[in-house]
Amino acid sequence: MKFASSYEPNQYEADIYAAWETSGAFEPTVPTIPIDNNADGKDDRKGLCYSIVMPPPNANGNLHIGHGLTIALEDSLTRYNRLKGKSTWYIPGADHAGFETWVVYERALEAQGHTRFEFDRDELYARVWDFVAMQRGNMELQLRALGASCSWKDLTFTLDENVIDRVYTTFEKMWNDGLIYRGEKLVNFCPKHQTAFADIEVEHKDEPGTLWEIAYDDIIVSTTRPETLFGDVAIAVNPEDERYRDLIGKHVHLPLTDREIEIIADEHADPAYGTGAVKITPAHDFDDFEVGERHNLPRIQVIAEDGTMINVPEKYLGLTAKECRKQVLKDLKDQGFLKGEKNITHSVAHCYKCGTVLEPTLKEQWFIDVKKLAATAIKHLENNEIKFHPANKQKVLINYLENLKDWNISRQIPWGIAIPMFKKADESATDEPDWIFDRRTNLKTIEKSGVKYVRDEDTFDTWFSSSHWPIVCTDWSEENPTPYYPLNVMETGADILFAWVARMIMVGLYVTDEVPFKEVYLHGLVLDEHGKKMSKSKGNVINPMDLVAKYGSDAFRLGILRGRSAGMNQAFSENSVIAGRNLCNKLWNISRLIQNVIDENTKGSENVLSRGISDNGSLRSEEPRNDGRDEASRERSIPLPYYTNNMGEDWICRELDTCLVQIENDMKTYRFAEAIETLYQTIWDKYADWFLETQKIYRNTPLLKKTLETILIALHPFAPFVTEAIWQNLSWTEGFIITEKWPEKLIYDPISAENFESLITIVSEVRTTLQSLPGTNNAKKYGLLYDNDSLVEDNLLLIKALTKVPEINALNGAPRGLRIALANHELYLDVPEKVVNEYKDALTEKILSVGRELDALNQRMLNPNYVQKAPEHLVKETKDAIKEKEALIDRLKAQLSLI
RNA sequence: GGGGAUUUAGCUCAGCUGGCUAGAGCGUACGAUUCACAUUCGUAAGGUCAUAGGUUCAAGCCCUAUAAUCCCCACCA
Repeated sequence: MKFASSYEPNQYEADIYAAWETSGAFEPTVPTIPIDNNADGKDDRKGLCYSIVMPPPNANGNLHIGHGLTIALEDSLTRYNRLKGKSTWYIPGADHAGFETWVVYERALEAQGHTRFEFDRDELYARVWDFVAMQRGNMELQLRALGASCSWKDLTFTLDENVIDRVYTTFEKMWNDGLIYRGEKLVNFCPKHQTAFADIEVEHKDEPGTLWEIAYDDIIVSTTRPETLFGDVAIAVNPEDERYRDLIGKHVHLPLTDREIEIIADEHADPAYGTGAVKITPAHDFDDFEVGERHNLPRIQVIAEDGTMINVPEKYLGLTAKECRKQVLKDLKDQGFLKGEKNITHSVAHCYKCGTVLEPTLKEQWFIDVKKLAATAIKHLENNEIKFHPANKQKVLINYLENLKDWNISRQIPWGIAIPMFKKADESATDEPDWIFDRRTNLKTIEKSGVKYVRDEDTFDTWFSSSHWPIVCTDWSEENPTPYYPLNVMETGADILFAWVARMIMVGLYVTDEVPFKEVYLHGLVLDEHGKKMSKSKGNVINPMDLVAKYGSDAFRLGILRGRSAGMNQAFSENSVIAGRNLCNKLWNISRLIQNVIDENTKGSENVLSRGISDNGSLRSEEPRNDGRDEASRERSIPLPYYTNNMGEDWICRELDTCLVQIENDMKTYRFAEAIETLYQTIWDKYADWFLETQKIYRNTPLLKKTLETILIALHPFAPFVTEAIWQNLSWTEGFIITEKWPEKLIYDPISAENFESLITIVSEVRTTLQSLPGTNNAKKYGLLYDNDSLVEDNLLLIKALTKVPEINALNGAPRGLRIALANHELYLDVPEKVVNEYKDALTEKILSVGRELDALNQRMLNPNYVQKAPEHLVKETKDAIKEKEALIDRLKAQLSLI
């Protein structure tokens, strides 16, 4: 006896995963390396291949609940397509996570009493490399525990040589195309981490602040940053502002200094805000920077990168910006320049990692001119070359690209890909360019044409390298395009639509001339059970690994996918995992029952049980049905021959077919939750509760085998472990379910299947009536009487078993007992007079409720427009329903009059 | 300021192209049960589909407005 009485995931999961991995099942069957193409240059293998890449988790981190969702989604897609016969390539990855890892490392360094400034860049890089190597591997184990069927030998690390190579190639191409420029611009600079960020990495938070009013001679300006006044180069007023029109062009005295600055006219000044006059500090404010550009103003930097004051009167030199503000305010007040002070709320830029207020800082950085890249991306997006789930994100993305500003790709952290640019060290070599591209970033200095060049110390923004992800993972190259590029789908979090998806599209198009993926599926945040964001400080973080350990990997996957749709931030609770666990256990026990039947059948004498007891005497088919699979295609798969003997069997075939079609549609449209819902109901409510119950009487072992295989394979994409565990325990299956074929449709008699629906209605109505009778254990007390009803007569055993009534007899004479509320069947519960009387109220209520339904239907038919305009089949259905309800009411009334 | 969403049972969510009595899981109540499964089986209660108008033979779904909640982008001297 292989099947224990309940499914224990821990006993199977690790072994099963190891067996899959060593069997090679995770690897694509069609070669990933290019082969000779046809003369037309088209790769015929494309349609056979299914490719998807994993958004690389942090190499030295642990997986969180979002990764759990990611893997559940991507692996379900992968497994489904594998079963569908595609050569699937699910490519795993690991992220060096430039800034994230750097922050963790620097913290560790500081804990040991060191600072980054004790080491040079190459030393730091090597140290972080070791640090990551030491911590690495956890997340890969966790991906395995989640069942990710990815091709491990193709794991791509974001610092792999081919990645760096490809990134350098793109950068060189951009440099040659003039898309890269070095500019002194204002950048978001974190004084704590000493690095700049791209706009997208900045976190804006609304905070209380103070708006000070300071007199510059005749004009009063409003500012939140008085300490930057030493960097002021002008005062701007709105050209439309009557109050100041006459002052435009005049010079005023800059307080606390002996400098004079000009009053200029610029739209930037909002007459309604503050005093309507604004001081212009191009070196420390993004808007002012632009004003400065428009008016050709100088930039005076007064706060250094370390946060201390420079280029200011001696009194303030070396103070931190904070100290300086205090001192400036005091001096302004003392000297009568401070005219007002207001409390306001304004949004302040913060470092997304440490929360430090970012300082807009003037810095020379590498930028990508994104105009052309964005325009190309927009063109392809508008051409609908990428299908989005949810669909609205396409518009959101286009909207973003239309307003995209140039992209700062320089980071001042050592942990990352070195920017392959070298600066001329010898000023006297005037004919040589100031900057040259060179791949030899392992060298600090190089020589070219006899001139010495020094390596730029900065590294790339990680989004610049990860925007190559589909290209580098599939090993695409100009010479050898692979059939796995573009990816079939890019699945990732909706929160990185701009940071990542947008950039993959721009870079993908730039490098390959093709969109990097055909579809995008974006998942939302996993919220806690109350719909709140998970965070360490709130203490509501759920660790996916805990749930996997407690309920099994399948239960987690089913639970996290349940009730989830694309792009939405949705709640998650342990309850849904429990529901998933229950389904796994149910399936386990279904299989146990079936295996028992098979075992008994092989032991016992020839086919007595499998043919079953026929009390309808109408075995129709003795010939096994062939399900149409190509017999030569696989060794094991002489398709299981099966046949249907009765209407329950026809019915389950019909229901399974419907279920398969629904799943196929759901997977095409990425409706995972609905696919699971369908499976849940088919397996539990239909297969177990109805079909298997009938099979306790009529045993059809070939069909039991066939149908069990069907549901196992259909559920496999979502619950890979339990379905494989069962597959391995069943006596007749061979090989792995992971590499099975998606089931073909079953063949059945549709009329017979429909008859079973009637039987379900009869059984349900009997059950309802029994429940509503006074007393308990009614099912055991009262028999059932029927009159002139072949459906009942042919299925006495079945109805008896399903309703649990002690006996069923023909009526033979006048109606007696309690009529079951069915229009088309003469069925009575053989209850004593007394009980019938007690049922009177319930019967009256039943008549009334059917009457209300009938009224509604009649109302509809009375409307001439409905009869005229509604589709014919609807009108016919309404007519039929009316007839049926009328008949039912008549019969119930007749019953009532008897009481 | 610009953009995107959400609102359906106690809770979390489905409901596709408008069409039968609006569904599921969990929770609740009542009942059952000796051998596939208490991680079980059966039955039931529970809905103003946010609100107000409109279109339509027909609206949870389409249109208009309103309210509440949430997210993103830009800006806030």
